[in-house]
Amino acid sequence: MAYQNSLAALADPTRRAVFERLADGPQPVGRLARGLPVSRPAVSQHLKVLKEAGLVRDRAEGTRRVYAIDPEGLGALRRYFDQFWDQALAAFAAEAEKDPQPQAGED
Amino acid sequence: MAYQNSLAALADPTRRAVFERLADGPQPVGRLARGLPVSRPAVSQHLKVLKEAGLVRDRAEGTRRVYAIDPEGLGALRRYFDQFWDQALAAFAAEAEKDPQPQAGED
DNA sequence: ACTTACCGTAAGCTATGGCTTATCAAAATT
DNA sequence: AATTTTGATAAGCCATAGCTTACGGTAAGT
Repeated sequence: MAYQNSLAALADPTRRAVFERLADGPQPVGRLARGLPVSRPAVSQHLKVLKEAGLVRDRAEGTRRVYAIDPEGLGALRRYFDQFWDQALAAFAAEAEKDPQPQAGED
Repeated sequence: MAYQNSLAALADPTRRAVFERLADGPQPVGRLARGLPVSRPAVSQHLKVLKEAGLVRDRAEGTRRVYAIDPEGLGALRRYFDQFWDQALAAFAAEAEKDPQPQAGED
């Protein structure tokens, strides 16, 4: 039920970059920010959005906050597109059957 | 190479609704707009964005424009998340191996 | 105990995005 | 040929989103 927020979360390029960097493994905020063209607070804000979307988890480690990808959210997104793909494919097949050689004018 | 725009395109709820309706099969603009809480120009604008993102195709049919899902764009999106999923899973496995019972303090 | 490193939140600015109404174009209908 | 239907585009408005700087708070190091 969460793919809506997930999609919105991954729409922003910077936020997507943050997320993609986490695919290499868990990382603290500072390290994430160091490789990006935005400030650390900006990264924090992005991480908050990603977390609320169920795409990342975080855990405290001393004074650091280590963020990692949440397989839950990513999985939901994958399922969404898979299901979508199947549905679209079925519609395609139905269309092709109804109209084998589309030439002109049918309603 | 187009999943960036695709994600941005599907971030908006209304636009996503347009796209999801097309999963049932090709439809002209008017019919799409009739079931949505926005005006027809709004739907046209959304379709333009979806088209530029490679998510839909359109073809003229008399005075109507029939829009349909473009499997190309949808497939690219699916591949993106599949690849991402694999990468994240590998990172997870590596993490678990490096640190079987996480207790405290390692860098 | 004091300082330093790390991080989240608040406030404020600016740009962008989505919506509406109005207008124009083309094909179908009469 | 005049009207109607269908759709795209333009202009303009308003809300939201993302960024920055500034601040506060906690844990570690000295």
